[in-house]
Amino acid sequence: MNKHHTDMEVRAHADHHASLRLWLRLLSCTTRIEDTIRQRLREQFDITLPRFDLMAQLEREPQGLSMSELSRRMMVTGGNVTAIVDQLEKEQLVLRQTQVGDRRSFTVSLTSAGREAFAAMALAHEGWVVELLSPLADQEQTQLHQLLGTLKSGPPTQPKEKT
Amino acid sequence: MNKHHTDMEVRAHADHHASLRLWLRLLSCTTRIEDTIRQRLREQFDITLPRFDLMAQLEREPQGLSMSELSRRMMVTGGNVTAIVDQLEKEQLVLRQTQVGDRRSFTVSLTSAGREAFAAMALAHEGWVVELLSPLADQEQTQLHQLLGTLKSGPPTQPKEKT
DNA sequence: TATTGTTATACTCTATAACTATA
DNA sequence: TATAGTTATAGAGTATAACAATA
Repeated sequence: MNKHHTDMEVRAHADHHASLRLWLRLLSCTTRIEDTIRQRLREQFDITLPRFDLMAQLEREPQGLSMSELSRRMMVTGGNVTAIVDQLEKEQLVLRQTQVGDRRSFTVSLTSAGREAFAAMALAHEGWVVELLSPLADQEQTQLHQLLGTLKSGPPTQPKEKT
Repeated sequence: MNKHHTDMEVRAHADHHASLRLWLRLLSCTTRIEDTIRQRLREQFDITLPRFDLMAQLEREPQGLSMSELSRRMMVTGGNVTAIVDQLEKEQLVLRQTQVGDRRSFTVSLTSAGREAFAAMALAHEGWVVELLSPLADQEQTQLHQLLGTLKSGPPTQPKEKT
């Protein structure tokens, strides 16, 4: 088109629209996949995403986590963690154990039933993710992973530094 | 999306499938950006994302849209559209007009105050998006856009049109 | 009968803040 | 006083379903 006479302002404007289109596509792709996963978790395991996430946190830490540590890791406030742990405990998927040194605090961990249930859910979950990302070839997935890494952390050539 | 703010990437295990790591990174990046935009819209314009989205739909269709068309485009059920339009109409940002041919239906459109307010918000919004995507160079953004196009529509051997 | 839109209701997820028990 | 956790409440955001008016 007008490559030879590109005005910086025009180009900047066009780039802005390009970023906006990229963002809308990013949002649309992610939302579609997340909604599918949420719906399948609900239908097949009768579980919500935050509950799944909490169990995933516990699965990574077999020795258990305190309520406040769960709150910190899930980046939600304490009251919400209480509610989720209440539900999961009622279903005997997690367990509150009192601490020896500090009687204000609990250690929350998966029960064996919880570990078993989570293993089945995580397996299905991984299969769905593989399925939903399958339009991209392995090499494209690697490329996408790298680009998102840059988006997340800034470019590897210019890492965040204090100047 | 609404959404929890967990950094989902921490759920990744070394032995998880590469697709799962990709998905967690995709979700994490998108959620982080969306939460930032949602917060800024709230703080600076006292508006929610669904209300912003509804106004964006109307801005693209100056002749207006019916409630059911808004519902279809926003992919939420009719009752929700009624509630959002009620709020925006109370603030005189949008207008319901009765149809001539079908007295069941309304045409919803932006008022001039609504167009003005939306223009300011859209400008800020676009600036935020440019800022939040700025870790990626233009060429990387193009690459990402293409990869997400493939993810959305399936492989080029099985195209499905639409952007 | 079907469609457009509204109303009523409920559930999840979230935050804030007051509260209890313990440190 | 400070911290760990709970409870109470409120408000988005969503869905379903019953409903009224109109086609």
